[in-house]
Amino acid sequence: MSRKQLSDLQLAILRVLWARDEATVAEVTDALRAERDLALTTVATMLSRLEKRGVVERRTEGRQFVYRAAVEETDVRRSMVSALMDRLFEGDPAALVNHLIDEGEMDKRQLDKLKRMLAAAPKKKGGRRAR
Amino acid sequence: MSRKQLSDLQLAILRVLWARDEATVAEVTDALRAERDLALTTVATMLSRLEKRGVVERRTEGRQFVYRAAVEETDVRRSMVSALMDRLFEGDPAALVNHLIDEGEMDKRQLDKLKRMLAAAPKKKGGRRAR
DNA sequence: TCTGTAGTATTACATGTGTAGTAGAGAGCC
DNA sequence: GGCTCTCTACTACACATGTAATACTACAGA
Repeated sequence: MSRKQLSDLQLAILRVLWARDEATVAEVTDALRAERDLALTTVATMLSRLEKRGVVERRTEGRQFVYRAAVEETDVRRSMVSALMDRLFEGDPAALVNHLIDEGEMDKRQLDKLKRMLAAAPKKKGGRRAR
Repeated sequence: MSRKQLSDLQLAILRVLWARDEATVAEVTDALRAERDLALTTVATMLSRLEKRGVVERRTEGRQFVYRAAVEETDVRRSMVSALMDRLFEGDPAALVNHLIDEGEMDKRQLDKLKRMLAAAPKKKGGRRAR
């Protein structure tokens, strides 16, 4: 069900919606202006398609659409990270983390941060359970 | 330079090449048989396209091509993980790890493994240097 | 020398994405 | 009441991917 593989632009749009909960085409376009200067119609097209796919929802306000995300950021993250792990690390999260450590993706500060998180991790066991 | 975004099938093919260094179209097709039953021509087409993109190389042996990966697994991992982090975690590796811990991607055993790796990490500083 | 056969090259087509122009429809302004 | 503006809907097109059939070609045998 959660085969949510989303492209770069699709995610950029979703990020806007996640950040502000609801937005019109114009608002999304404005929000994206900085990173990509797209025509209104481009954004409108993308939003339509996403709506068709059930990734976003919209309601009509006057003669304009107000969009909102229909998927949660957490879910998207989960399925995308999962897919990546499967394809590159045989599904092993530890291998992914190992890559991060090993390939210099993390500097000392981040390693420390990570250690702190790890220490705290098992305690917040009440969090979200996986499947 | 390393804008290597590869699709699922493309990665599957690369995995074969990484694993055995060199392979003919038939060999790749066979190796993939288990996960996907593709026609020889399908695999040949993919390999051609990848060759055109510089992702794989080939040499001619008799009247048949022998392919090999032209990109390293590590590099592909790096750029794909990087892209994912940028898009979903604002480029913060710690946030990605946090997701793994938090969203139940890792069970207790893996958390422990991770802790062990972390403890060892700074020491193997001499390992692969990033970039 | 003719012919399978094994391999590559060419062509094809559906789907998704990125990008946007243009057409149509309602609302507000003169 | 017609014009303009603002939106959405429709159409378009190039490129990548997944998938494969078909065409072509060069050997290996008979």
